[in-house]
Amino acid sequence: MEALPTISEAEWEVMGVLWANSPITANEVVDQLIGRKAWSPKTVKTLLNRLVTKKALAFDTQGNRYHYRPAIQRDQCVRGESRSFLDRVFGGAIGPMLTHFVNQSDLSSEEIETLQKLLAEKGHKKSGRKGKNA
Amino acid sequence: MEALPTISEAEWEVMGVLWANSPITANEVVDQLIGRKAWSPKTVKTLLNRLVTKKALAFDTQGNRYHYRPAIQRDQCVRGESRSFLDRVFGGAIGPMLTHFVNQSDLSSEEIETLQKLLAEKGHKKSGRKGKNA
DNA sequence: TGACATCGATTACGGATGTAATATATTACA
DNA sequence: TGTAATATATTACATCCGTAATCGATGTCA
Repeated sequence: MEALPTISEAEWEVMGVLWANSPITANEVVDQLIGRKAWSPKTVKTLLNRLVTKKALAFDTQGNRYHYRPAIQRDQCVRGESRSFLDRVFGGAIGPMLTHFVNQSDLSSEEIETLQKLLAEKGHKKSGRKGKNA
Repeated sequence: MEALPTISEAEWEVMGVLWANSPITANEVVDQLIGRKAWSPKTVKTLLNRLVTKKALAFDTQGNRYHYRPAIQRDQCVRGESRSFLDRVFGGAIGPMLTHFVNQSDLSSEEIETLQKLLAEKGHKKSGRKGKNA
C-alpha cells in the first residue's frame, strides 16, 4: 500500500468538501466553504493545487476548468489520522482514549445506545479473548 | 482561561516524559527517550527549549543545571488535542468518531466491559435527554 | 589556574503550512 | 479580432517543525 499523503488542517477542510460532493470546480469548492472559513478564493485555489500535487485530489479538464475529485478515500485518511492522534496523545492505548471521550462528551441517548450495541457485538465475538491493537 | 500552547508531535513525546516524571534534568529526559526516539541529545535540548518558550514547561535552576517540569496539565492538552482532532477528522461529531474507533479497534473484553459500564452510567444520568456537545 | 567537559542559548536550514498576490494562458464578449 | 474576464500556475513570505551544530558561560579535574 502506498503511503497516504499528509493532509494539513486547512487541507482537511477542503477534502471534506470534495468527499461530500464531487467532481466539482474550484469555484464550487470556494462556495461550499463560504461561512465555514474566511478564506480568500486564492487561498482555496492554493490548497486545491497542493492537494493535487500531493495526489490527494485529481481532476478532469473541461475547457479550462478543472473538475476536482478525491484521489484518496476518506476512510483511509480517517484511519491514518486516528492512528496518529491515538499514538501521539494516548500512547496508542485505545481503551483510555475511548474512556476519555465518553467521559468528556455529552452523548445523546441514541448515541449511547448505538455504542452499547456495537460493544455488545464486539463483546460476543471475542468473549474470553484478550485482543489488543487497533 | 489562557490559550494552551500548541504542542507538536515531537514535543508531545517530550511532554510525555515530563508528565510521567518530573522535575528532571535535560539529560534525564534524553535518557528516558533512548529507545523510543533516535534523537540526538541536541534535538531534545532544542525541544525542551521550545517548550519552555511556549510556557509548556518551566524549570528550577540548580547550579547550571535545569530541572524541568510541566507548566501545563496533561489533561488540558489531551482535551485540546482531542477537540482539534474531533473537529478536523469527524467534523466535531463525537458519536461517529467513537463508532469508528470501536469498529476499527480490537478491544479486549475488559476494555469492552469498562466502556459498557461507563455508557450505562451516562445513559442513566440522561435517559430521555438529547444532549449534544463535547 | 589552565584546559577541557558540559550546560543551556543561539543560530541554522530545509520542508510544511497558512494565507495570499502576481503571472500566464485561455475564453468569451463586443 | 482585440480586450477584458477568468482559470490555473507560479511565486511570496512569515511561522512552525524536525533535526541539529555552534557559541558562550560555567563547572571540573589535574
